Amino acid sequence: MPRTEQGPGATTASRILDVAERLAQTRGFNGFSCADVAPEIGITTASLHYHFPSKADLGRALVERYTESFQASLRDIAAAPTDAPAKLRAYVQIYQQVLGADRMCLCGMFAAEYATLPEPVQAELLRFFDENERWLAAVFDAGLRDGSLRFNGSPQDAAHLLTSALEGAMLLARTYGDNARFRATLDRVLATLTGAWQPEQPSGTA
Amino acid sequence: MPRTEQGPGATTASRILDVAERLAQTRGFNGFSCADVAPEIGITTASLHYHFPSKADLGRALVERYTESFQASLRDIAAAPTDAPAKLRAYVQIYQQVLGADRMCLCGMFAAEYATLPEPVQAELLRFFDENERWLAAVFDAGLRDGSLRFNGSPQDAAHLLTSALEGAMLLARTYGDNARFRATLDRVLATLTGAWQPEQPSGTA
DNA sequence: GTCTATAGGCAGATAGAC
DNA sequence: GTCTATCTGCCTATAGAC
Repeated sequence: MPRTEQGPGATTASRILDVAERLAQTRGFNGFSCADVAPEIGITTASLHYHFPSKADLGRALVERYTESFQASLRDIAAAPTDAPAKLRAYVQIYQQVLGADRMCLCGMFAAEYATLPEPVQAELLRFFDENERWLAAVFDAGLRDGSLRFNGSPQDAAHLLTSALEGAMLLARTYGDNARFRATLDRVLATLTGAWQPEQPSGTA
Repeated sequence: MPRTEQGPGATTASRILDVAERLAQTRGFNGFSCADVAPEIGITTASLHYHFPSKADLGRALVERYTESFQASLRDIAAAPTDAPAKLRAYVQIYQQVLGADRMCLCGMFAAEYATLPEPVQAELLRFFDENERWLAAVFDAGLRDGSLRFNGSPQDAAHLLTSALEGAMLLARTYGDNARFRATLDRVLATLTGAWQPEQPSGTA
């Protein structure tokens, strides 16, 4: 899922987006400049501004493409002949791959910087989360109906919880440089949300 | 818990920290400048640099003071004659109050910007999370021993999960400007981690 | 579409007077 | 401790040639 950066064959605009995406995911929107992007693909910042007149335009395009790419993955997962727990695991796997490339979720990163983002980027960001949580809620709802999932509260609540846990666990795992931590946390969250939950007393108690 | 900004009676250094803390929690470390802070307390940026020679010094002092303030709250909670579930609720309440002041957790914010932070700020940030999770793990461990908590995995795993959920839920609640969302998510997480968990089928299923 | 050159602003930081 | 004045560098963005 973390994008492989394209070579000279691709359009300049998409190569700009590739580099900017990596920088945005590792350093944040306020943590990189046009001057960081342009040299990496062998152009000047003046040329960059030809493709994206302002940095706000670039930011908006980043979130837009990221959302589209995510939606494509979600369609694939939805189309697969698997049950709801497997679809949730596949969903978590997307984030795990991003983290494996030492990146934060682009939109989790931008969420932290929300107050400083240009308005068009803010609007696009909300679309990402809205669409993700709508998809998740549908999966939770379906799993509840066919009995493959058991959890408390509404499907939407479950979607909110999973989204929060994903973004938070990524944030912490990246800070500690410890991706196993992400996996452990998400395994527990998924266990809770699928109903695979056995409250057992550990052996050595007082 | 979100700090009340002090008037002219307080030391200049602490008033600088008050303003910088609010800006850092709402806009991030890369989202505010010395020129934003100084005028708010009626000094120039030159004076600000007298108290904090570099922005890295300011950032480090911010996290240091934030951690100390947190630790004081944790000591109070630990000293109170309450059971583990109540201590966890009180812990979550700290974050809820921060969010109620329309702020992100300072350290959650800085965690997103981790790669761009000056090294001394990074180090101080890790201390914050280490100490918090150590405290949480102790509470989870005690609750497990006295039977007031039931959960799967190690106390440390539980601490990781709660920390991730807290930071992630704050991030999303702030983006949506919806603090009820934070409360709902954390109620569910706490229910899972205290063992107050009843896998019930909702009434209207197919 | 890409370049050179540069504008215009803001960043963090310093010198030296008071 | 605080000021005025200023430096240097970086930022986003534009003008105009090729």
